[in-house]
Amino acid sequence: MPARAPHAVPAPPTKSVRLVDIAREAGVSVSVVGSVLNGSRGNSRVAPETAQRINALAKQLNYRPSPTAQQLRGKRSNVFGLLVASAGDPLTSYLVEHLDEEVVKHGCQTLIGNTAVAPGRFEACADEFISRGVDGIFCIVHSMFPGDRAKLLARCPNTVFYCDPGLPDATFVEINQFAAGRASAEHLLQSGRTRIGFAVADPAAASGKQRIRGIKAALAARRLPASELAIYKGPRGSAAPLRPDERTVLWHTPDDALDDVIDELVVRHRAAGIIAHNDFLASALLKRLRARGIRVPDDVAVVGYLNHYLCEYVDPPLTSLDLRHHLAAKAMVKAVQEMIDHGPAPPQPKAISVEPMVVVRQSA
Amino acid sequence: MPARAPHAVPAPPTKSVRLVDIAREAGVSVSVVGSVLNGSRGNSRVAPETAQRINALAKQLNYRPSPTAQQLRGKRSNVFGLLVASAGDPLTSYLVEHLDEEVVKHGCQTLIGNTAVAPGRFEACADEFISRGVDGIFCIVHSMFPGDRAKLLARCPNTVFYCDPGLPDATFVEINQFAAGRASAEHLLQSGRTRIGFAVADPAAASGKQRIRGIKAALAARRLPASELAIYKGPRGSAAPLRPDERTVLWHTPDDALDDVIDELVVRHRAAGIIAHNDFLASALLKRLRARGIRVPDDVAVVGYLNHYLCEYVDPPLTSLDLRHHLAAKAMVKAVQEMIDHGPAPPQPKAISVEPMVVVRQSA
DNA sequence: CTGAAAGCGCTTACAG
DNA sequence: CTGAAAGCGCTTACAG
Repeated sequence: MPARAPHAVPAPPTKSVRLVDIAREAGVSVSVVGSVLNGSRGNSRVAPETAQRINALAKQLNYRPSPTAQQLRGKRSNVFGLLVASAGDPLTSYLVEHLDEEVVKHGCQTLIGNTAVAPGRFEACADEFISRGVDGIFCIVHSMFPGDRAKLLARCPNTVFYCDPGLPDATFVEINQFAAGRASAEHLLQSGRTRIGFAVADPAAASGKQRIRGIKAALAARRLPASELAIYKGPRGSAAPLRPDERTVLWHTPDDALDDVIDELVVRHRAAGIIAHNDFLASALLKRLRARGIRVPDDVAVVGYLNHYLCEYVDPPLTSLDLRHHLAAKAMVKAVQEMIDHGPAPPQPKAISVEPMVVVRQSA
Repeated sequence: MPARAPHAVPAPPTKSVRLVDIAREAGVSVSVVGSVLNGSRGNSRVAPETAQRINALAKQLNYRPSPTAQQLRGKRSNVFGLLVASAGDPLTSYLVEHLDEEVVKHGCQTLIGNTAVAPGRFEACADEFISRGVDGIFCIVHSMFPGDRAKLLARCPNTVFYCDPGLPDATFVEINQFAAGRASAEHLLQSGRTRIGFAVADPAAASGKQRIRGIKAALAARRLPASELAIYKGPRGSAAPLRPDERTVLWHTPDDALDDVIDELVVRHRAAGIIAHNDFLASALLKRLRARGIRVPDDVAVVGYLNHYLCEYVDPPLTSLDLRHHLAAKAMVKAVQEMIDHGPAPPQPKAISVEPMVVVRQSA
C-alpha cells in the first residue's frame, strides 16, 4: 500500500474561546467574568463599566460556555433523552419532530435512542442517557415493544411517557380514547349513518375498550340502541390475524382478514360507517372494499385514526382523527419541566389527556 | 394558593459510582484504577491480581465513567449531531432511524436537530452541536431548505452530507440517479413498455437530469430511439405547479396539474409507462388516472421513487425504487469514522454513491 | 468591588 | 508496580 500523500492539514477548527481568554483581554480575573456572564447576584458584584466591557468582549469573541465543563460543575445538561421504538415509525416520527421542537424552545437538545433495533437496546439507551446526565427522558415506545419501564422510572424520575405504561408513579400523556370513539361516531351519526362497525386490532387493550365506550356514548346521546354498533374482534376461521410488523406498528393486513372484517361489519351487520383501528387498516379496507364493488362513502363510510399523511394519498382521501401530536409534545415537555422545577413528585395529575380531532376528507 | 403538601422525597437516583469509590474499596489510588479500567499501556502497569480485583469491583458496583468528565479531559464525546429538516418528514424519518442504528453500533449516541421548524435553526443547531463537542455531524437537510452548509463544514470538518451540498470540500453520500433512471426504465422495457413518460418536479435539478440520462441509456441499450421518452417538465397554462410543502418534502399536487401530466404523457405521448418523480406524485397520479378511467397497469404502468410504505397502501400497490437508506446510513457513518481516524481530508473519493433497487408491486 | 482557590470526575505524564 | 499531582473549563463560596 502506498504511503498516504501528505496533505495540507486545514486550520484546526478555531479553538473555542474560554472564560480565561476574556479575562485576559479584559484585564480582570475569571471570577469577575464568570459572575458577569452568569448574571448571578444581580449587578451588585461588578462595576458597571467592567461588566459592559466584559459583555462586549464576550459578544465580540463569540463566547459560548462549555456545556461539558458546566455540567461537570453540576449544572443541568440541557439535554433530554428520547426513547422511541424506531424513529422511522409512522406513528412516532411526527411526535419526534414536535418533541424536539418543544425541547429546543426551552433551549435544550434531544438525544435520540431507537430501542427496537436490537434486544436490550431499551435498557442500554436508558443507561446511556442517564450516564450522560440528561435532564429528563421521554419514552414514546409503544407498549408492544419490550423495555423495563419500571427500572427506567426508578433510575430517572424525570421521565414522561406517551401512553400509560401501567406504572403507579408514572407521569404520562395519553390520547383520550373515549373522546376519540365518541368523535368518530358523532361524525358518522351527523350524516345519518347510525349503524356503525368498529374494527379493533386488539379488543383486550384498554384503548379499544375506551373507544368503544365513546362510540356507545355517542349512540346513547342520540337515544340509539347499543345494538347499532358491531365490533370486529379479530378473525375467526382461516382468516389471518391483524398484526403489526415486528419493528414498527405498521399494519399489513392480508386480504382474507380484510374480507372477514367486511363480511362481519358490512355484509352481516349492514354498517353504514366503519371506524377503523388506524389509518393503515382503514386504507387497506378502502382498497378491499373497492375490489368487492362496495363504494366509499356511498355504500359505507370509513373513518381512520391517526391522520397520517397517508390519508391524502389513498382513494378516496380518508377522513381520520388527528392525534394532535404537537399538543401532546407540548404537554410532555411541560410536564417534565415541572418535575425538574418542583421535584419528581408533581402535585398535578399524572395522566394528561389530549383530545383528538376529526379531520374530514371524502371517505366519511 | 395553598402551600404544596410536603411529600416524601424519593431516594435520590443513586449517586453514580466514581473512580475514587472503586479506589477506596480496592485500597489503591485512582491512577491505578484508571489505568486498569482504560487498559492503557497494556497490563504492564498493574499487578495482575490488583487488576482482577479492580475489574471485579467495577463490574460489581456497575461503574460507568462519566462521559462529561472524560470529554472535559479531551476524549471524544461519542456523540454525533444529526441535522434534519423535520424528523417527521417521510423522506428522512427512515434515514434518521438507520443513522442512529449505525451510530449506536459504534458505541455512540445521536443528537438530533430539526432545522425547518424556524428560521435560523440550521445555524443554531450546528452551533449547539459544535459547542457540545460532537465527533461529527450528519446533514440530511434537503437542499430546498435554507442553511449555511459552507460555514457548517468550515466549523466542523467531520461533516457528512446526504446528497451533494455543492461544496468543493464536502464528503457526501448520494443516490445514484443515473442508475435510478436506468433501473426504472429497464423495468418498464422488460414488460415491452417502450414508450416512457417521466414526470419531473424540477427539471433544472441535477438529479432530474441524471435520471433522464439513465432512462435514455436504458433505451439506447435496447437500440430504441430517445424519442420514446417524453418528459413532463412542469405545468403550462393554468395548471398549478408541482410544489412541496414548506416544512416537509411531501408533495400535494392539485388535480389540474395531475391532468396536465396525464394529458401530456399518456394522451399525447401515448406512454405505456410513467416514471414519477417520487411516490407521492405517483400515488396522486394513480388516483387521477383511475378517476379518468385509465387503468393501471393495463393502460399505463407507473413507477415511483422512494419505496415509502405508502406504496403498500395505494391502489394498485406501487412499484417503486428503494433508496436503501440503511446502506446510505452505513456509508455515512463509515465516512465520518474515517475522517475521525485519518483526519478531515480523507484520501478516498468524497462522493459515495448508493444504487437504488426496483421493488416490484402491481402498478408496473 | 475584585481575586485566589477549591472542586466537579476523569486522564496522564511524572516521580518514586 | 504504584501514587501524588496537574489540568480540562467552569462555578462559587470565601477572603481580601
